[in-house]
Amino acid sequence: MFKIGEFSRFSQVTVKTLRYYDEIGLLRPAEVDPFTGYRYYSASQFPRIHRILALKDLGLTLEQIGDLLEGDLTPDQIRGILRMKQSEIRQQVAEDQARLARVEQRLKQIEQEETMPTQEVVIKKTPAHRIASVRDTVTVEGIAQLFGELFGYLGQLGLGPAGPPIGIYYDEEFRDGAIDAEIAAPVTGSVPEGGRIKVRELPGVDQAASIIHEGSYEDIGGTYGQLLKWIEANGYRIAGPIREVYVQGVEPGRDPADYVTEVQLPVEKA
Amino acid sequence: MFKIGEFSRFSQVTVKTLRYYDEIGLLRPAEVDPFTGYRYYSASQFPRIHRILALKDLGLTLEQIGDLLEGDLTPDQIRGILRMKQSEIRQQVAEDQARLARVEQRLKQIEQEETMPTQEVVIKKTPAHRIASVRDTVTVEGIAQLFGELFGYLGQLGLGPAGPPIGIYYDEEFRDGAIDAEIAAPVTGSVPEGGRIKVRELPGVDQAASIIHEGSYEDIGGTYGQLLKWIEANGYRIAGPIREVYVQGVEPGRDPADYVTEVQLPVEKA
DNA sequence: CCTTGACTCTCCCCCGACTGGAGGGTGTAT
DNA sequence: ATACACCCTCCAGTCGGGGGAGAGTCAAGG
Repeated sequence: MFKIGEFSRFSQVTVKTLRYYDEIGLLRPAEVDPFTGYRYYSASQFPRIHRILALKDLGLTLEQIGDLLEGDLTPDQIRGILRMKQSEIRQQVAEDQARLARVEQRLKQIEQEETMPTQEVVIKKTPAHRIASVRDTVTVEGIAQLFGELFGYLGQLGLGPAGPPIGIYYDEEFRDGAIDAEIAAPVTGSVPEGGRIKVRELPGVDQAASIIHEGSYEDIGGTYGQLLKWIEANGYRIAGPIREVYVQGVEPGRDPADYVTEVQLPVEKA
Repeated sequence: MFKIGEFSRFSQVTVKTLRYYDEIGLLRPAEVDPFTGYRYYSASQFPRIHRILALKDLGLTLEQIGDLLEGDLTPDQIRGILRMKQSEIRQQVAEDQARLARVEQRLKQIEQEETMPTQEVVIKKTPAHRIASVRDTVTVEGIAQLFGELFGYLGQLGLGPAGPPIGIYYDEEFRDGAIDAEIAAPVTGSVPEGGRIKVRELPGVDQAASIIHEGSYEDIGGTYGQLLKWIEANGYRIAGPIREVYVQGVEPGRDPADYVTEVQLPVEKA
């Protein structure tokens, strides 16, 4: 019979942990003195604590280990658990490697620019929206007119938007003259179509690389550059038209420096 | 101004999380209604929550993110944090890959044998001991005599062992006739040497592959087989003489079926 | 103006696998 | 008798939130 400290030394498991395993019923001492509460372990419990350590090394939870040790699992169930663990670990490794790439890119950026950039790229899901929208091929100035057309129409119907307006830009390359743009506003309930205004479901995107641009639209070029650089450095590929969400946009009396725009670019792993 | 639900939708962060970030001071709402307690966020907080998400994606803790966002970190400190993260993630990946290998080996074993083996291999550190020991080249039967010699000597001095006895086997290959064996007992305090009995420090081992053998020593061969198979399958290499720890060993009146032996083999990553 | 339903608030407990510490009892060697 | 190491239980905390109870608030429709 070993006292808990001895058993701890030989098994290389801390006393605290042994007490915890007792508490959750994973490894009960062979004997407990009813008067002092002292725990006494027998040498025959050595294999059990050893198996517990081994199974923990496979990444199993203590609960799974308990079930396994009690023998109330068929080989098929064990296989199932291990397969699950296997794919969990694989995913974990993949995630960590992507994370590692991001950290390394960040470090490189700091080396080059001597400062931490404040514009960050995040991969996120974007939700689907019901939108009213108008699409046309226009010049840069024409975009403002599309806004006017859309909000004029909604205003006539007495409707406000149900969220910040969105711009969708379908061109593969950025060009000066003609831009294939769609300006949209999320709506709720049933909204009639009219004139060039269409109502439709804007599908969500599973993976969009997203970056926030602060300030006037004039210097949005740098933000686009950051976004594209990030996508390349982290091994993604463009998978759809770019979207801009005008979180805080043009309104009378607003300083352009306060504009907030989210640029979303659907991507997939290259 | 957005209510928490709207801000949650646009930022893709749950309401619970936003409240938590408020609580820990990571992202305070722009305004809180003093009567109702309602939180109101401004569009200008959008970049901040976005940065938080991006930094979280790098694996930083919320505390580190807070420090970073408050700007009270020099570029050097940021670099330091990122370097630490980098090596953390690298280690994590290495561990997970080793874990993956173990799980896969386990699955293969189950396929072949249709059952989960009950003898498990664990990598552990073994602590250093002060030992009294006797070493000689003997036959299998001669080992019992070494035991007798050692414990006879300690008994004369009125000393009990301070832990289970240990056998150290120096042969590179297992051979029938002549075994270079050292039998040792941990001791405390100062113990005199005498005759063939030496007292020394048995160094600890950083990485030892360890397996538990239950029962008589006659069928320890299978256990050794398991151990060696595991070492090969998991990419380790033998790095020292094998040790056996007789956790519960030969004593008058004990059934050999109750013997418990830990076999430890120092290894290193191949 | 009232009601309904969606939204928000605080507060408390829970997750896993422990670790740390306070406060008090026990075992053994001198 | 007294040190001193060892053991006990109980409570709180870790990290990043999730779940839910019970109560208050907001905006739109009747």
